[in-house]
Amino acid sequence: MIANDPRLVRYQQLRDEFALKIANQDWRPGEAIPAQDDLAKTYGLAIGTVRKAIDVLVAEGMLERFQGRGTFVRRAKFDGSLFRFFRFQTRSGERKIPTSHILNRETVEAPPSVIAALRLKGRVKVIHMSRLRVIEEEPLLVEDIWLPYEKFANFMSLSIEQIGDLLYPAYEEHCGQVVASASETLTVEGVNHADAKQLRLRLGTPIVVIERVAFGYDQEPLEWRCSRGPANHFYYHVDIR
Amino acid sequence: MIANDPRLVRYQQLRDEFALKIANQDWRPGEAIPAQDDLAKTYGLAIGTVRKAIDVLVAEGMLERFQGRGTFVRRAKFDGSLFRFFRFQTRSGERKIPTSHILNRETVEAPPSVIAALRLKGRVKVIHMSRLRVIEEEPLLVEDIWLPYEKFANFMSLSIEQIGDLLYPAYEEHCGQVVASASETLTVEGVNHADAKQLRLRLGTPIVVIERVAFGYDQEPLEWRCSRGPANHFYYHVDIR
DNA sequence: CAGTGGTCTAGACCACCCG
DNA sequence: GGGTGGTCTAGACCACTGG
Repeated sequence: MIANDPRLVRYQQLRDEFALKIANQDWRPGEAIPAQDDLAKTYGLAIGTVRKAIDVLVAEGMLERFQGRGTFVRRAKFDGSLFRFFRFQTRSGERKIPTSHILNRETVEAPPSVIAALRLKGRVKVIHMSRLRVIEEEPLLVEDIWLPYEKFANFMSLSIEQIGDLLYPAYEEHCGQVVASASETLTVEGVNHADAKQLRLRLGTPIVVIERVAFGYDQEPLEWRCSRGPANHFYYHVDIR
Repeated sequence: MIANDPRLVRYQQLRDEFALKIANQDWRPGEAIPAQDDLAKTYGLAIGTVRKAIDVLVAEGMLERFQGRGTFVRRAKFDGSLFRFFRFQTRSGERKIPTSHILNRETVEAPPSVIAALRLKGRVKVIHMSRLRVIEEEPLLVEDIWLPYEKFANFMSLSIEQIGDLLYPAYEEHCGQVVASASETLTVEGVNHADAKQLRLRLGTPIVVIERVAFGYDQEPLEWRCSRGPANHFYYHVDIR
C-alpha cells in the first residue's frame, strides 16, 4: 500500500487507496473491482479487513456489491433527480425523461458567484448554458448551468445531437468527467420576467429554485446548476430517524 | 433466542430480537444495552455476529454506539426539524426553540384522512390540536396535530404548562409514547384565509406544507401533523450520491 | 461448475472513557 | 484500572451468479 496516512487504521488506509483508484479511473465506473480474496492477498491483509474497507466505500456510495457477481464502481444516476422534487409526468401518467432544449451556450469569464460555487481560482473561463426542459410541449424547468472551461473544453465543440437530453452521460463520454455526488439547496421564490416567459407563468408565480453543485470522484466541483420549476408541481418526501 | 424467523441469517434474527427489546422498552431510550461480550455469551454467538446485528440497528437509527462507553438506545431528536426546512432565527441570528401556543385541543371522531394517515380501524376517537409557533412575537408556523385517543388518553388531562413547547418529550413523559422515526412530505400552496390570519400573511401568499407521520419503535403511527410556514423562509439542503 | 460475495467463528489486542 | 467498543486475523462454510 502506498503513501496513505499510517495514523489511520488499516481498513481506512485501504479505503483511501481504493478511493484513489476510483478517482484515477484505474477502477472505472460500471466495472468490477478485483475479488476480495485477490485484494486480501495483494495487500497482505485478512479478508475481513478488505471487506470492512469496501463496506465504507459502499456506504459512501462509491461502490456497489452484488452477491455472486462482484463489487462494482457505482455510476451515480440522479438524472431522474427531477422526480425527487417534482411530480412531473406525461398526461397518461408515466415518468419520462424530459426533452432538453439548449437555449444558448457560450464561453465567458467566470462571474464571482460561479467562481465561489465551483471553487475556482482567479480569472478563469467557464462555459455557460441555458436549458429548457419540456414534457409533451409543456415547459417544466429552466436551468442555468456553469462548467469550468479547463475540464470541459471539448464540450463547446459538441453538436446539439451529441449532447442529447442528459448532460452527465455527455460529460463522461466526451469530456471524461464523471459525476459522483452532488449537493443541492432548495428555496422558493416568485418567478422573474424572463423565467415567467419561458415557463409560461404569470410574473411572480411561486417557483422552486434548486441550486446544485456536482462533484467528481475526487470531490472537485464539476458543475454548478440552478434549476427553476413551478412550485405547484413541487413534491418532496423524506424519512427521518 | 425466541420465536424469530429461523429462515433469516443469525445476525438478522438477533437484530429482530434486539428490535423487539427496544419496542417493548425492555431496553429503554437513552439507556445502555448490555455489553457485546455479555450478549455474545447470552445468545451463544460469536461477538462478530453480535456486532453485525448491532451494526444493522445503528444503521437503522435505533441504536447509537460510543467507543469506551457503550451502546445506547437512540432517542430521536428531530424537534429541531423546523430548522431542516426553514431559516428561522431570532433577530440576533441565533437558533431558538419557537414558543408554542396551543390554540385548541379537543377529542373528536377521526375524519377519514386521519384514519388513513394513522392507520386506524373503523370509528375511533382522536385528539385534535392546533398550534401556533412563534419566535419573538413573530408567528412562523401553524400546525394541526392528530393523535390516536387510545394511546394518548392521558394527554387531554395535561395542563398547558405540563405540555410545554415540545410535544415529543411530553408524549414520552406523560403518555409513555416514544417517537422513533417519521416520514414527511413537502408541498407548496397558497395560504388560505384562516392560516393567513394566524401567520399575518396576505391571502394566497406561498406557504410550504409539511405533512408528517411519526412512528414509535414498533413502527405504529403515533402522530399525524400538518405544519404550514411562509415559503420565503423555506430553505432545504440535501447531499446526493 | 468455478468464482463471487456473505456469514460465522474464536480469539488477541488496541483505543477510549470514566471513576 | 476495569470495562466498553473497535480492529484484525485465518479460516470454514454458505448462497448466489453465470457460463
